[in-house]
Amino acid sequence: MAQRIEGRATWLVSRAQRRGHRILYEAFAAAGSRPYRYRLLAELAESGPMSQARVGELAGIDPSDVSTTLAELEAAGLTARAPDPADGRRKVVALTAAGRAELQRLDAVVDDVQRRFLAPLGDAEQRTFLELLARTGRDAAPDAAP
Amino acid sequence: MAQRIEGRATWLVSRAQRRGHRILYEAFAAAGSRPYRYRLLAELAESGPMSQARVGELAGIDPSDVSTTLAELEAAGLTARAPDPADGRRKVVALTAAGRAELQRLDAVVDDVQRRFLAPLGDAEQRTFLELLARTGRDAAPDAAP
DNA sequence: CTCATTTCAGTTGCACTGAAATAA
DNA sequence: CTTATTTCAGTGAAACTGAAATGA
Repeated sequence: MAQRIEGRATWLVSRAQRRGHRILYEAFAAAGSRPYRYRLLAELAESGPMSQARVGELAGIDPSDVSTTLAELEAAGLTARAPDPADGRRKVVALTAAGRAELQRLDAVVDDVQRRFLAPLGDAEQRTFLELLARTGRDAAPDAAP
Repeated sequence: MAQRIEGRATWLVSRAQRRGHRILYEAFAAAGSRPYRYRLLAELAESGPMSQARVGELAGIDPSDVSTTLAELEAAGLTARAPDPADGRRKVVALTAAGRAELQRLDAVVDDVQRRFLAPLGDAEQRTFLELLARTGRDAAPDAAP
């Protein structure tokens, strides 16, 4: 890589993200799942049954991708959809028992991924790293209202 | 985002990368360029004329993408390709004067992107952040030879 | 023959757009 | 009527695979 690129923050964060993504993705693939599925399962477990539009909003996944991912989860018996009696446009999605078990299984996979990803840093460095990452990734504060 | 995901290192680094990528990509788009073009121009400026295979290897870009990106750069008059007299398979790529000027222009764009990306951190924090990022992104050391 | 180089066509996962169908 | 929800088809950039053509 060119000298003028090698030390740049945007380059270093991309490289770190690629390493993290590779570790995470390979772990999910080995476990027979994918990040989108995990994110939807996690959101449903923590906030309970809700419409597709709502779970997609919470998980930060586009409605069209929510639709296809939920079709996969449903085919695997991990979630179930039912029409909302209060609003015929909505489908209410809920975890099944198998979905809850799958989430627990994937939680352990993700724990191990974090351990491996952060292995180059000591304990105190890991805490510092997470804090600086959190601040750097936050959307810049919009201009204060008058 | 679900609680069990929000504080994860892989999630935080992805979010920081998305912010950096958005700032960088919008700046390149406003300047009428793209990261692949910048990387190839930078590599050619620092290491001089060389084959497509070599510049792609140095810049970390797939040979097939090098081929199409160089076609764009050549159409814009920023690089020139000539057959290698010493090896008929190779094409030797070189920067043109316009390519050198374009690189200087993009260097200033990238400088400004870094400043904006790191703005949430103080000076000392920025240095710490870059060092931790560099170590976290490095490929894990392979097992030592016996 | 094998291997390297360049090029083109195609794939994949992610994020998104546009449009259609349905219903509030 | 407009708006919200779901679904499907398709797009775009990044990174990659596979195959073909050319030549060492």
